[in-house]
Amino acid sequence: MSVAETSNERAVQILDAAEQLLGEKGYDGVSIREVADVAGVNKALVFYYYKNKKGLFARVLERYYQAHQDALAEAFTKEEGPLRERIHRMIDAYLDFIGSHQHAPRLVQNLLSRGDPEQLLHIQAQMAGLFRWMEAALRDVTPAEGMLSARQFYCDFSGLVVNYFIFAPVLGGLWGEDPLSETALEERRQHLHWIVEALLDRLLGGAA
Amino acid sequence: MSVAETSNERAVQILDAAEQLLGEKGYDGVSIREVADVAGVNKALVFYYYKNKKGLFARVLERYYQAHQDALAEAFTKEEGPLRERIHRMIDAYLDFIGSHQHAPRLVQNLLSRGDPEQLLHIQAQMAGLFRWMEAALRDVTPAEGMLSARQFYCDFSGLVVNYFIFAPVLGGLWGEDPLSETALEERRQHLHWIVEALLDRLLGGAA
DNA sequence: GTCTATAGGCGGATAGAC
DNA sequence: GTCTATCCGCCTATAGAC
Repeated sequence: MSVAETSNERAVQILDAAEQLLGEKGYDGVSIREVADVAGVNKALVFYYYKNKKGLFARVLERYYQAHQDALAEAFTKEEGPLRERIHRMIDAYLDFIGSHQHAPRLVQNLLSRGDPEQLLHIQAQMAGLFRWMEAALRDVTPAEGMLSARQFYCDFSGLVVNYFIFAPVLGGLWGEDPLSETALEERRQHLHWIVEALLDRLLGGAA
Repeated sequence: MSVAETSNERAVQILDAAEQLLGEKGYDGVSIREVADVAGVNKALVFYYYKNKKGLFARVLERYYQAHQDALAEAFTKEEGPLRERIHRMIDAYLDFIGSHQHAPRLVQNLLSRGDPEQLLHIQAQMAGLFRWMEAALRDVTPAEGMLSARQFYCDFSGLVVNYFIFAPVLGGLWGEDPLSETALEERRQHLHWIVEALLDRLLGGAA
């Protein structure tokens, strides 16, 4: 039942197609027929492997969050070093991951915007790992409660990174430049590092 | 054709119902039948006033962005004062507006996540006013280009405020506290003001 | 495991009476 | 302006042959 056990070739093709389409057109905008066509398999086979539409996209979500968490955790934990540096590495990893999975944030936001209680619970369960982990990572810099607690900064990081990609398609027309071009992404990266410095300075008063 | 001219009573009822439902269930999750039922009118009347589904929700978007921009502009422009104070007032206005239109950000994100080119262009057109205005408001604090330009901070503010509300339904379960309660919202407000101070300090070096 | 065929329902949209 | 009645297409899901 777990993602790792979904090893059959066709089953993975279906999952890949579902993830791509879900990011592009949203849950209600994608039909099983479409998923099957893109995956190059028959429609009925999708039901055979994933029971129903919800089951299919639940798996997509699980696979995505697992990869996401792995990416951040590796960047933060891997090489030891001053906390400040590790946070910067985490930001880079976050940007890189979303940059190479640009449909991912759209996918999550779309599921959120549908307001299905069952799916909300599922997203919550998937996010929990990431959130607990981030809380632990920031334990030494932030107080346990109040307006400077880790949970506030979790919302911040998430919003600062994700929002940029979510709005990229419309921002392009306003800027006259593609927000997803290499140079634009590099500018955003520098901006985020600048912000991290500003926040840490105020939080730590210039100390490590 | 404009929003202001949509003065007929029934037409407004339909628009209200559409806005609410769109925020709750997303574009593809709402049927015209549902809108008509909530509005207390006949299904065919929706088509009479708004031609088709896209037309209906295009109007919803226009009305929302108009109100949004008005709210921010009033807070920023109204009372003169140091730029720093005006920015803080703008943050407050942003939070207050979204707080009293909580379905609004979900509505926009949902339309974004559908990837319909026609709707993307429409969102872009509606956002343009807000964006140009924000650029002008920050003209004295930010350079015209580069990683500290106004467009970067526009993404920041937008993400910091909007993301909190978008994820509120899932955050509640992780925190064991409702992120939309008065005390939680007040904590978020203080956090955002703290961030603004941190950013302005670094940007201006403690001046103005 | 993989396919064909089809059931059964709901959605957007229109025609036309009042 | 407002309603009733209805068309037509697409969607999820299942039955059953191979």
